[in-house]
Amino acid sequence: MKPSHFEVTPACTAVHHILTRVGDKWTVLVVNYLGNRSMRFNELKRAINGISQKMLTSTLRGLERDGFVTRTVYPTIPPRVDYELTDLGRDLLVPLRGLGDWAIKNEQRVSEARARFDAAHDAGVRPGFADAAE
Amino acid sequence: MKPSHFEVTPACTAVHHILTRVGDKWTVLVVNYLGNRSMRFNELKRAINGISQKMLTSTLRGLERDGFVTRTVYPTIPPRVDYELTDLGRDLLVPLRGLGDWAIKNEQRVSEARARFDAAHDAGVRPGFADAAE
DNA sequence: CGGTATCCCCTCAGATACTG
DNA sequence: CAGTATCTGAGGGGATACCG
Repeated sequence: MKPSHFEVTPACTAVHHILTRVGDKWTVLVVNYLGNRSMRFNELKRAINGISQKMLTSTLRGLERDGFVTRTVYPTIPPRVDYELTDLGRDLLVPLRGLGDWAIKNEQRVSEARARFDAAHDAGVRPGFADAAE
Repeated sequence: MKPSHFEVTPACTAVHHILTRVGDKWTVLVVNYLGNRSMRFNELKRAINGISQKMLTSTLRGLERDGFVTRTVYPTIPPRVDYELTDLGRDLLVPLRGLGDWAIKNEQRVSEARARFDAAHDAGVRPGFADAAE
């Protein structure tokens, strides 16, 4: 009856891995934008607003490396490069949206909890009066 | 109208937020362990193997602040502190497991893609044999 | 046992400049 | 247009020492 001891290690290694992969500053944004349609480099850059050239490049390289996006170069002048989600990338979008839905639904609860915690610690660095009834 | 222009910003802001929150080095591991049962501080520390006192503390504080875990102090000697997932924390586990399942299922595909990419770039820093035309 | 405080390293990420 | 190269600052994260 101890499902409490079920294998946590392989699962959370995998979770941690994908989360590390996808949990950086820009990856999710890029994947979400590409979830709509394929986009060019500067198009993405303009869309994301705040990302630097360097970070967009390395984010896209990482996603390409892991098989989440394809990079298509048109050797025209000026050059044109299209980025598009692969099947794997679109597949990833599913659990990602799942987490996104959760995040949207529970945003409020989290910020409330946070406010409560902060209040208790701003006023309560010196605790002792909150528990008058204690 | 243009579904290609549908609201990506609020969704991916929320996704990015939760992912940043949960995407650090240890949070997922801690949440997964606590998903099984409540645990004491050093119990977690031993279980996770590699985490420093400092990081375990700050990870747990962060989770407590956001309402994902409760911290229960027993003022005995020696002291005893139990950490346990809240409802919100257990709730979070659902989409997290979803992502975990995805990660486990697709681990292979990702590492294959990565191997392909790396091979193409180790051997192919100088490309040109893929197209025999050269 | 369960922390906090301090130091320090190392990577991430931004700004800037240059290239094909 | 689509990058690469280099420098720099901020902060995540580890080791160590100390406290209640």
